[in-house]
Order: sequence, then C-alpha cells, then structure tokens
Amino acid sequence: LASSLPRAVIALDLDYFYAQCEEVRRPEIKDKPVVVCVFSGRTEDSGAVSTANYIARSLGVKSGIPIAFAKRILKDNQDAVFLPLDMEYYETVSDRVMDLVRSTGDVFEQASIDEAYIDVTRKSGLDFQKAADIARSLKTEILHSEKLTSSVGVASNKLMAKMAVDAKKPDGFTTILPGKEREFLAPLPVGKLFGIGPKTEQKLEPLGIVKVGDLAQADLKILTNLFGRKLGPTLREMANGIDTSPVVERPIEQLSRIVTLKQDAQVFDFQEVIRALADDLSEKLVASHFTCSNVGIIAITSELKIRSRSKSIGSQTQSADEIFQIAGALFSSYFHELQEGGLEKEHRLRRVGVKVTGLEKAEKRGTLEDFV
DNA sequence: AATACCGGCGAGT
DNA sequence: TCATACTCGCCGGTATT
Repeated sequence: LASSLPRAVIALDLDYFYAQCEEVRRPEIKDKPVVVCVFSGRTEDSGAVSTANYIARSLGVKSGIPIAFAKRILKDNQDAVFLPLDMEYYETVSDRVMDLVRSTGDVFEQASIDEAYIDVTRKSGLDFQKAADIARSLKTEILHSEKLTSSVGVASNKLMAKMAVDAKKPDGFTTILPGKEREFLAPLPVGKLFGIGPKTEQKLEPLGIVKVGDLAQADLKILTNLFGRKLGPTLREMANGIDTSPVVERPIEQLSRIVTLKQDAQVFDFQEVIRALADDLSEKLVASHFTCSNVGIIAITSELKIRSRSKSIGSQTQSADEIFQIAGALFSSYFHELQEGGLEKEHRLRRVGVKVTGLEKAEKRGTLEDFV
C-alpha cells in the first residue's frame, strides 16, 4: 500500500552558490580564495562565513566558521577576497536559474536558494538514460546562460537524487539506477545520509550503527523508542533508499528576520529593532501577496540558547503595526517571565528576531481607484 | 479521542 | 580561536473541542 510508483527525479545544486555568483560578476577573483561573509557589525570582523569557493575550502575555510578564524587561515594569502553577503543579487540570479529548471521538468520543487528537484518521469518515459540526458542539458544551459557550474543527481526519488548530488561536487554528475539504492548507501557513514546530523549520529553510535547499511537493518522497536513513532521508522526507510515524498512546488510557510545586537542586552530598548524587523516582514508579505495568522519572536541568549514565543491571531494580516504590536508584547512578557524566574543569566540577549507563520495567499484586493 | 497550538530541538543551505 | 540568517520538519506537552 505504501509503495509509490516508479519515478525519475533530478536534483540540482548550484556549486558554492554565493561565492560563485561573486566570481561571475568579478571574473578576476576566480583564481583566488573567495569568502562570502555575514558581518554582524559588533566588531570589525565579527560574524560568520556563509560560503567559500573551493580554493578557500581547500585551505580549510568552510561555511559557519567565524570570519576572524577564516582571516587567520588565509592571513598569508594576500589575494584572498572577503566579500559581504549580497542576497538581493543572489536571489535575482537564483530566480532566473529556477525559471529554467522549472521549465525542464514535469514538476518542479525549489528546496533552497540554490537547490531544486524536478520530476521527469513523464519527460523521460522512465528511461534513465533519457533522464540523464535531460539533466546533462540542463547543466549545460545553466552554464551557458549564467556562467554557473552545478552538480546534478539522477535517481528514483528525491532522497536518492539528493544523495547522488552530494556524491560528487562541484560540477558533478551522478546517476543512481533504480534497484541500486541500497548498494550505493550501505557503505556510507550514517552521518552522510541526508537528514542525519551530529546529534542523531551520536545517538546511533552506541547501538553499533555507524554505516547506513547498519541503519538499514536496525531494529524498528529500538529506533522507534529512540526517535519516536514517525521519525524512527522513517530513518530506516531512508537508509534503504525509500522516499515516497512527491516532488511538489510548495508555497512558503514562514518568514523570519533576525539581527545580532551591537552588544548583548539585558533590558534592551527593543522598540526600534523590532519595529524595523516588523516593517521588513510586512513589506515582504505585501510584496509576495501573503498574509500571516501567527506572529512569533526569537531570542538568542549570550549562551547561544534559542528561545521563542509565538501567538496566533484570529485573522490574517500583513500589517506592520499589528506584527510590531504582537512582537513587542511577546518580548515584554518574555522579559517578565525571566524576571519572575530570576534567570539573571538568560536576560542577556545576543540576537533577536521576529517570525510570521500561518501564511496564506492574500485575496487580490482592488486598487485605490476602485474605491474613489 | 482527535485536533490545534506552543516551545524546543535538529538539520540543512 | 567565535559562533549569520534564514527555512523546514518533528517531538512532547498542554489546551481545546
């Protein structure tokens, strides 16, 4: 009953995307280490590395490390280039590429700014040679139109297509034929399976589950006890190369904005910051014709603990004032909670954010002229 | 008992 | 060493019906 019909799925991943976008607009940096940074503005080099090109990666610079650390690694490399994130530009490039990808498949699903899946079951007639040809020409088209290299994976479902993409990059091309899924996965360390991170890996290790092949045969009861009634069984399915989730273009379901404060604040004057975040979110909602029914706040403490509070509102809104009112109230009550709890330490906040969920497409409203 | 909501955690780009 | 800005999904607990 749970079996899904045979499919041909392509996963596409634009290589080291932000850094490659920077290389495209400034070709002279192509043979240098390029590091795209999110400067938090606390000090000169505070912040984290978002993406680096492969020259920088080969020297040890990777996503998530502090900018100061990256600079130390590259201190003897006089031609290393550190650039600030320019999301607007990357989004513009991404939108053009995604239009191309969308038009290549029967069904399209964008997974992130630089990743997408397409179902090509119909277009390929389930002939994997044909599916691979489609993937190959998509790669070529992206290279010609945008000068961007990409990696692709062709397989029988989204999970396996993703595992295929990850098998070889940059500029990779990997096909996993139907029936060869378990053979491909079995020798990999469990941590390489998409969805299994450090925490899950640590929980599996004491059970002697270190390879995906081990997980594929693990006891269902043990997995269910450890990971819950949904996730436990799913993990074993994944390890067997099974993934019935369809390729579907899904509307966005949440939006958030978060900033790092100039300094950790005990009782910070949040009015201004939260106002700005709320305005930004409202603008984004209006521009994308969405409304939201839930407003939340995010607080990251000095100890990097994440705290959140949220509130459903009875109706759909996209008003900056309303979002700001609710976010402000949530911060107020959060502070009161902390004071009553006497958690002095937790008072210090490093980053604060606002989040809206319960997104729905806004009814197309008449323009002002319709009313006068 | 089923469903909805909430806050925390984990994973990924 | 210092530690961004997002998005999505699941879990357990609690409230609502």
